[in-house]
Amino acid sequence: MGNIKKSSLKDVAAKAGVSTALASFVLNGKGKEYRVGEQTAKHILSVATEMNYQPNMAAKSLRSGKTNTIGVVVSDISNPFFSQISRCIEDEAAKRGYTVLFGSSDEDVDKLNIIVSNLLSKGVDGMIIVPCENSAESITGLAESGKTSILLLDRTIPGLNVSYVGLNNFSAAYNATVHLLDAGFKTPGMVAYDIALTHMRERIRGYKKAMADRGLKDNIRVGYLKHNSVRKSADKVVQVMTDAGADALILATNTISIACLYAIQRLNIRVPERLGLVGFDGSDAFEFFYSPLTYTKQPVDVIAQKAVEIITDQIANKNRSVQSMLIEGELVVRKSSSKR
Amino acid sequence: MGNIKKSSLKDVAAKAGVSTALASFVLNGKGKEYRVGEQTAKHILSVATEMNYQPNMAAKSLRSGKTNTIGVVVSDISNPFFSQISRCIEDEAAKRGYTVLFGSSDEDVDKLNIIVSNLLSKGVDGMIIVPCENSAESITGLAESGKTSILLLDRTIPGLNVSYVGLNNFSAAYNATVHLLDAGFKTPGMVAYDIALTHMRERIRGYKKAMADRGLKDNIRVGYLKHNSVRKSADKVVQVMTDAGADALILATNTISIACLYAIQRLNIRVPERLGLVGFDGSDAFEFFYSPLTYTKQPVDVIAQKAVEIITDQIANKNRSVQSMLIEGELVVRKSSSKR
DNA sequence: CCTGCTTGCTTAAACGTTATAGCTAAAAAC
DNA sequence: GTTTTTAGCTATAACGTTTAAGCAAGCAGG
Repeated sequence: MGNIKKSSLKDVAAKAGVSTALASFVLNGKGKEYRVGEQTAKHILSVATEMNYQPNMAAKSLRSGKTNTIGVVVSDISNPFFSQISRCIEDEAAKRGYTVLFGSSDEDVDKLNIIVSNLLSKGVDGMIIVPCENSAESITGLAESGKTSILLLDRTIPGLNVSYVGLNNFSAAYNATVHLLDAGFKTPGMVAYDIALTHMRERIRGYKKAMADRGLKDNIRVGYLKHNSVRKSADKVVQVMTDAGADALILATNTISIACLYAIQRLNIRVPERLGLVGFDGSDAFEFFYSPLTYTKQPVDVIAQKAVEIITDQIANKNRSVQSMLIEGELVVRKSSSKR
Repeated sequence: MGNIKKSSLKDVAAKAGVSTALASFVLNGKGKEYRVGEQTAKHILSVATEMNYQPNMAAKSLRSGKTNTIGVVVSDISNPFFSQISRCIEDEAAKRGYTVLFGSSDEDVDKLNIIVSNLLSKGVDGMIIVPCENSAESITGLAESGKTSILLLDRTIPGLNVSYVGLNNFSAAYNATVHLLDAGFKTPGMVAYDIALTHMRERIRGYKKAMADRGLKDNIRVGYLKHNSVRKSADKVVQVMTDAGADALILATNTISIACLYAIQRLNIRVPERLGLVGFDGSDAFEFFYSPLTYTKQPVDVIAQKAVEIITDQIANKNRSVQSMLIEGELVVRKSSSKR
């Protein structure tokens, strides 16, 4: 049988026979600073634990203007990439005394705006945002309003001077392409999304640059999937790409990878003999595909840690210092890209 | 360039030339109720939108004692099952005007207690909790303290009169077993976790009951994995079970399923010829395993919806009415359980 | 012309904190 | 023996809301 009523600071102070101020000092570890008597302090602490005192965060926030909360807006928290990164953010934030509030935008600006505005009125101290298409305007506005600290994750908004942490998408795609070429594939293509976000653009650019550097400018082939009907469009695109002569594919995303694996299975295309593959992000599914998938692994933990580090830093030091960071991916080589 | 300062109710009231009370009434849609003049109301509203007024939730919460927030404690939000269910909870809660605060316990009571206590001081109106081992005491205490509404998810605590939503684990396992027997397997075994949680117990019970009902009491075999070293123990357990004569396995969990698939791949065991399989929860990996996995699918969306429905109901109607609900699983039949 | 009702508004207390400014008594300094 | 310092504490305003209680004017009825 616990205590039925939540006990407030006032209750604790009363029971301990001191003023609320003193109780507040002690319970916030500022005993010395405010020269509270040693025994008084101990007494207050014991009374507090005895009454199982839990500070009321609403009151704390109201008073301090801080919530010790950061908002995180991802595309879809049920997507393994984002659920993993969210988990890491949660852990890292907890270490630093922050709670995290999640929201999924489904790559839709309107949803994103709603979530952001909710987070804002919850008074989050900062936000980690995965921007979606057409969100540049809202996010720019938010940034300029100065109402909260912002850090962009996974993708950035060109020209906007806001902190950003993400993969070095250019080099990741570049390396994946070079790897395929070195493995003996002649005409690798890329399967991407039909969206204008920076991570996608950079991956495509990396692929194209690698091809150009190897004198294969004329063999550049990029197939685009509609990101709201990935599964449906994958069959067609894979078919078209292979018909057009691609002997390998770089799959630009987690979801694209899975969709294309299904397509390849249905179309009965031999991997890697007829088609080499490099995927993105990693998944158990990659391992069980009959020809386990080579993929670019994102160091999710590092990305999350850096993101939280930077945003908490911004919150603490109210310094408008924008910090950005590109994290290098790691190519995990498996069978799907080994010609022999 | 947005407004630099956040505007408070007082600011709005001042600019509109009315008292804060009136502004509050109008902005909460209680204009009629408190007989506010029609034009005054309109005027206040226009001033509010003009100033881009956002209510301060901390103040609202402090005053009302409500936060319109529910806490959700899962084992690990990066586990696909929980990330999917979290996503559904988020959506359903949003529909009802609630925000969700997530935490991952890692199946550890201490972490769970910390999370719960944080949620409590954040003042969540209710909590959806996936209880872990040895958490019965804390949760019972929490429930009895009456400090918040509680709903248990996925697993329950026997003897504790608290709302619960989860799969009908007994019938799911029972049906999976019967399915294997009907498909011609003679001696199916089960691979489970060495934990005492109800969902596990029920799955095991369902399996055993089915075996007993078919007169196979003597062929009951349950192998246990340590849940903190699933991958390591899977090889041994799978080996032992097959050596002991199991010609099929029911894999009691998402994670167990994946771990055993890796083991089976390493041990080079033919599925379904030498070993039939039924997994749990579903995963893309199941589809790419060379012999696609039959599995018990949990209707995650229904589970989440019911959970949110019940908890919000409890919060609203302060009625201590405990509601529980078992959801039926669905067996998705694929190749791994077809002898022929 | 007073009473009582309605309409439309305001005042102010309260929610649980934090922190500034001030108070008291004892110790130290002169 | 008076003044100054200091240790240890308290009183209280403020944060942004909500809402009970109350007030002023207008109007109907007597």
